[in-house]
Amino acid sequence: MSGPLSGPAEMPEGHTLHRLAQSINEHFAGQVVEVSSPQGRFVESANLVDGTGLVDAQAWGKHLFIGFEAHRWIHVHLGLYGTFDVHTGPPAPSVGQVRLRLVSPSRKGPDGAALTVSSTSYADLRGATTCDMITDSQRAAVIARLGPDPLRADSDPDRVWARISRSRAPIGALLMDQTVLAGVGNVYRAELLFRHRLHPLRPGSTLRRGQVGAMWQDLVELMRAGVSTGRVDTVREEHTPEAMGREPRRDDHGGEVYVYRRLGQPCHVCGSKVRTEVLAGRNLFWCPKCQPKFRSRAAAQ
DNA sequence: CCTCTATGGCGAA
DNA sequence: TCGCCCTAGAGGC
Repeated sequence: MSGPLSGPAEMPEGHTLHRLAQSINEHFAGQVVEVSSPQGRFVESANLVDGTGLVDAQAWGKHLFIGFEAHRWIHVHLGLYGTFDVHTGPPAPSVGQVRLRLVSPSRKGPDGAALTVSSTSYADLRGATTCDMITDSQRAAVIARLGPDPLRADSDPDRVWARISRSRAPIGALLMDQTVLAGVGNVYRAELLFRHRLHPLRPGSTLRRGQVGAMWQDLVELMRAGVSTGRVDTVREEHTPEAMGREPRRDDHGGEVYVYRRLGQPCHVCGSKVRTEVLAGRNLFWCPKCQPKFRSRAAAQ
């Protein structure tokens, strides 16, 4: 594998999609692109935009929109294990279930004439849960359902506060709700709650405005770092493997984390064993000491 | 070989 | 709350 998306498997949370949008723009924006579906399942959609200009790719939360001329969009959602790898050089034969392939520059011009090019890029989409051709209004409808995205400069964190402050649902569930806030997945959820010392089951309505504001700002910084590095790193400087003299995390998740997938292992801060529980079908991870159970004023009396 | 699992989200009960 | 869809790697026999 080559190109900016190579390396350890990326976790498809919001940062992955924003990074992917950047990469697609670097390689394909402003160019006539070949679009094909080697797997065969999306041939008709691919044919609609094959040989037309790719205008730009945009990410909103975990959704990716690749814009082409004539107001056509490819809507991609990677789901649990989709990948969209961008490579430089002549396209390798497609292996496995390549659902969609972009090749640029096109070997044929708009008039069908062959183009002479010095370099090519190609991108293979595999395992995605969504890959649809949509219109401007369909794209707008998808975006309208999404909450503010920490990676978009025009996002309004007050909308997040409004949703969290009037909900009795656990903060751990609200953070994963893409209509509350777009782009957070299981890793950022677990890590954000740890960094803010919040028990995952604490009701959203018991949080103070300042806490929610601090979490938003933290997410903006953590996820921006994730876009530039392509991995999720959430431990503070004093808790890095180097600072603590422990072995770096060595699995396919890439980044240094406090609690995500560390069930039974000692907390980097207090040494307590990390706990887990399933909430709405997803694994929660937290430190019972650093993230103590919330006791309301009524319950404490 | 087989089974299990995961970073997500949808629709049916 | 459950089952289902998509893929790939790990571990068991």
